[in-house]
Amino acid sequence: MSMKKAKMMLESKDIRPSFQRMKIYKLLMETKEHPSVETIYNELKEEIPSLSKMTIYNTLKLFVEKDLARLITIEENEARFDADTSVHGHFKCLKCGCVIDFPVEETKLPAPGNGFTVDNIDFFVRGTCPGCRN
Amino acid sequence: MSMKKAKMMLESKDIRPSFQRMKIYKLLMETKEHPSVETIYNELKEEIPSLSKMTIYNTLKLFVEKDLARLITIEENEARFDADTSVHGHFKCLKCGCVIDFPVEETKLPAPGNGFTVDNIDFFVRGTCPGCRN
DNA sequence: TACTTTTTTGGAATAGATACAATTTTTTTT
DNA sequence: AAAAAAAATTGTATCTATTCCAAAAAAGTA
Repeated sequence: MSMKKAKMMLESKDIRPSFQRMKIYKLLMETKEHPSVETIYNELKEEIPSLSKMTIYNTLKLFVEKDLARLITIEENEARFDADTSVHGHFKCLKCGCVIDFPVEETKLPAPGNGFTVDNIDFFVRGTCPGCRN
Repeated sequence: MSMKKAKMMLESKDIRPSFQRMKIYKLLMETKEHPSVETIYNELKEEIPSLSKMTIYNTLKLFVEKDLARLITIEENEARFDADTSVHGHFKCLKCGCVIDFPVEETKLPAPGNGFTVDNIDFFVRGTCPGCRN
């Protein structure tokens, strides 16, 4: 993803496109592994030596508020982020640790019932991936 | 739940029924709010002044391994536990903070696909509960 | 009772996340 | 363009949930 595209995405959500924010968003779009703050920090600190983890925390919090990213919990104790904000499932292999997205039709999901307003859905499955079964 | 019943439940899963373990299991069964380690500690420390949080951590980890409890993530950064190990959904109201269980038919849930073995399903929904909509 | 294993306990250490104030950068005003 | 104001970034100190570890206590076995 180009920096120009990242800039447009941020602006479309009323987020000022600072260099750090654009870089973080770009990385989030290009990385399929739902990186953690630590991962993002390690990826970007070479290019932006002054980068502070606080900036990453602030930025990701802002992205989540503005619906530009989703917070997902793969392991307790570490927040992971996903630039795909649509409803979809996450599968984690307990053997190799890989995380795979899979499609989910929102209309086919069970709902808590009448009277509940749904803002956010997390569907998370753990098990063994095809590669590790062999 | 009686201590005798708690003891039987532990023994059925090959867990030695120490006093602390029985008390923790009993509390977990009687509490619908999916308590955290901190909550369990505060609830039990009066009756068991010597109780250590480490015991609670160890015990819950053992329960989860032996399929006597489930680890659920309601808020990132704090583990919560559920004595109901069957597949069911959790709804969290973003206004009042209440957590409500709701039934889910496992056969109707989307699956990651052929070739995947499923061990564990988490279905978590956030939004507004009927009480808070009024 | 003596010996072995298991469980519990508490204090120190770890790691992710937050609070906060000082800089730096950007935007607005003059 | 310079000054002032606002916003973003940074580093340090701190917090909190969790884990590590080794000693003490309890339970089980001979």
